[in-house]
Amino acid sequence: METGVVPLSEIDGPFDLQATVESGQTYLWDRADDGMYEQQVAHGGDHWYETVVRPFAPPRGDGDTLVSEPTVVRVRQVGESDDPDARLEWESTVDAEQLLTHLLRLDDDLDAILSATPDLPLLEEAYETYHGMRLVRDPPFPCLISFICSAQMRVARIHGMQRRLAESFGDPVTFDGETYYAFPTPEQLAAATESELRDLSLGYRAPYVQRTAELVADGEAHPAAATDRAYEAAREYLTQFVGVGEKVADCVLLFSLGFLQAVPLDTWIRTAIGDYYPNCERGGYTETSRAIREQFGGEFAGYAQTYVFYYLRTTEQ
DNA sequence: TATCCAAGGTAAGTT
DNA sequence: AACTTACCTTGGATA
Repeated sequence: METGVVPLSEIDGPFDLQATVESGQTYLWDRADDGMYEQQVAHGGDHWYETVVRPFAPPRGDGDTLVSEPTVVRVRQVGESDDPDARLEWESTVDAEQLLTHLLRLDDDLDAILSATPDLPLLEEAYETYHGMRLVRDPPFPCLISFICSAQMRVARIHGMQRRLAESFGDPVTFDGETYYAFPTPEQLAAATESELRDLSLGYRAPYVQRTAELVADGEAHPAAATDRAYEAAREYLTQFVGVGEKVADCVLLFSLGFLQAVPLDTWIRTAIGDYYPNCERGGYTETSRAIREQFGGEFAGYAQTYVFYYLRTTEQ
């Protein structure tokens, strides 16, 4: 086992691990002692979080594959990021510093990003409440599948689905005396039957997951291929997958492929538009999306969206 | 104890 | 193209 420490003083801007991985942008990290996130934890709590990462090509060609085989990564935050001794501690089968930097966007200059968004009261409030929350960079295929599963589903339950998919169809990985399961490959999920997937409580999403996995396994399309396109064309490309509409496509663009301007129009953001920015309500998804993206300053509008989503979801019960 | 309801929407069928 | 409707499942609310 390799271990390491990333002093938070070395990264640009604040960081809050708990808010980053539990804010509903990723369903691929588990709390080591409570994978389902059933207990509320204190802000920036010092829990260990863990995930299993398969080899994948980072979007935008920044570097080769980050890992060469399924790899367990475990990380916790010690101290709040204002504390000079605050740090990230990690344990893994390999040197995981680059991998963590990629997955948790430690290379973002968070202060610069947030100050490049407009001075709106709702944003200021959310930025303050979840100070240090960053976006994530999930691996593309697991991100795609997890957001197909997210349709009409509570955040807390989506985790359980991903865990059951991994335990039922993914490869086992031994680490630190325990058995973990990698997220299934497209081939592994394509070989699953609808009935097997329904047994994991996927409901009507079961055939979507199977058919999407088949498209990827057969080489007809791959979510990472959207990266080469302009934003709206990339979103259109992703909707060819079964169970993927504009909203889920925006989530993959934002939480995996680095399109920080993407603003997924979910129920919470639609509520925010109605309550705070009614002039952005334009009927159709494309037009409303353009309007709220402009309202949130364009380039980093997705950062603002994710803060607003988590803030509203946790303050309006 | 029994119903009802809504949850990070999408696909398929009508105008 | 815009507008309905059905869809699995389940924890929590309501009767």
